[in-house]
Amino acid sequence: MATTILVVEDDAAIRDMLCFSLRHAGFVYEPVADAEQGLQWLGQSKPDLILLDWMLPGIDGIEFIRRLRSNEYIADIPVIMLTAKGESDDLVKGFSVGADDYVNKPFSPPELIARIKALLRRCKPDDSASASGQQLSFAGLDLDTQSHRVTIDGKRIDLGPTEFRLLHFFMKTPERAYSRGQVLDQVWGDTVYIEERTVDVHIRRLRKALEPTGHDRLVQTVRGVGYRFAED
Amino acid sequence: MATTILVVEDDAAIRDMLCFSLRHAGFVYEPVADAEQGLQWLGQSKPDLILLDWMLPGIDGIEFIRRLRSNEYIADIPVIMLTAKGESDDLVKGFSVGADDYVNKPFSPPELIARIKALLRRCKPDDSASASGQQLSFAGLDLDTQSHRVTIDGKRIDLGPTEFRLLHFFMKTPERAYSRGQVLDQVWGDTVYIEERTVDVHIRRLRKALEPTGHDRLVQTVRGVGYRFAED
DNA sequence: ATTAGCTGTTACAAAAATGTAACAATTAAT
DNA sequence: ATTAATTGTTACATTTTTGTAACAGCTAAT
Repeated sequence: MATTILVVEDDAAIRDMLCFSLRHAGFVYEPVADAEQGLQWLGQSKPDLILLDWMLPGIDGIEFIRRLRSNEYIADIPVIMLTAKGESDDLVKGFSVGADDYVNKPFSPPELIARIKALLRRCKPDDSASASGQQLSFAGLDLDTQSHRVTIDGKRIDLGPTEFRLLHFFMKTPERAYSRGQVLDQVWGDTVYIEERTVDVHIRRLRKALEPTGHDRLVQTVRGVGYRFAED
Repeated sequence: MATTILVVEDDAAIRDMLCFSLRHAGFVYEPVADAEQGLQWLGQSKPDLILLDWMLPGIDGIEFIRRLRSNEYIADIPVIMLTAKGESDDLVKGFSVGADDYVNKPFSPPELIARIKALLRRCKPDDSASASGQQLSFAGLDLDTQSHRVTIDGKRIDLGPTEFRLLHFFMKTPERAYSRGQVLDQVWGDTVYIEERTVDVHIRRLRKALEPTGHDRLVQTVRGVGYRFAED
């Protein structure tokens, strides 16, 4: 869950300073000297945020953002641009192209870090918020995304975060079988690589939590394929 | 439930930038290039807030607000004015005419969004809170916003300002889980950038204050998500 | 100027959750 | 029936998350 930040800055001194601050704040970073290298790196990795100097040799900030936003896969990465003072015209341009925030040079490291954290918080998908309060029900089992609670005939069930997401996923489409790979994609997301067998373990944990009321039978094994949520 | 914002700005670049930010923040917006168009649009629709550039061709900001305030039906719409630096004289004028807040150009989108949210919060007293009066009750716990007091079974509880706001926030929507980011947005509002962990600390302080009567159990942690106010 | 209260941040300990490996049990095919 | 593949179960080390206390800065009142 390490947060990675791409740093695009041609001035080596400033770049080093940025990296120092980022490292100190516990971020993982990737420093590059120009937009071209930045775009190239973006072809392989997806950072959580981009620090972008405005004045760059070759491809400049505007063009960089433009290309970034036009690539579906990485278009949603928030960008903070670094500007020298007296560039307020470019500032407006920058925002209209799609920068999310800016920091004036010279800036204090604490301020920069604060801006980064704030922007990350603002942009990261809030599952409880976006899920705008859904109530899923199946076979006497209720899952409420607002309160983040699961009840069986009114009785509360305790689930760990992953078990909750797992049940949520299955309850959205009962009767349908999923492979372990599909479950990993949907429930774990595009995090690091995880063993497929891990799904089995969490299925087990989910079943155990549902066991007291006998509802564990709803989580069914589809041999050679994966799992399914349904009534027998 | 969608919040609509009228944008009155003649510079197309800035206007685009404003719209981009607003869309990004989940607002519905209506961009117009001058005051006349703005007033015309106001004849048909009533936005929740108006972003108003100060320097406009034709009817200027002052006159715009004047006309706005003189029309009973739309007089109560909050206005944020956008000013270039060195217009502090106009600033005074602006407030005396009836602007509610101002933002200096150039400004960062997060700042603007924060100001907008703050103003909306200030002007549109949050739903159930003051609508139903100023009395919130849950599980023997009473919170009175008028007297700014909290009592448990008639016994008074001492809370610091932030603890009070925190409890107030949670009591408005019991049973619902919030992420730390959401809590920060709602309870701290527009203030500067604050660590998410700070929420934990204040949760702790609130719990401690409620501890003597055992009501601290109402403040529940939802592991991996955030917090919730509810009975077990 | 001094003080007391409030607040945000940080460090560290405790608790919970997670991924993985190992092994047992079950199933399906030969 | 034997075997190989698949799945269930458990234990355990690691990582992540949370609770708590301590600290320093700030504010408002005296």
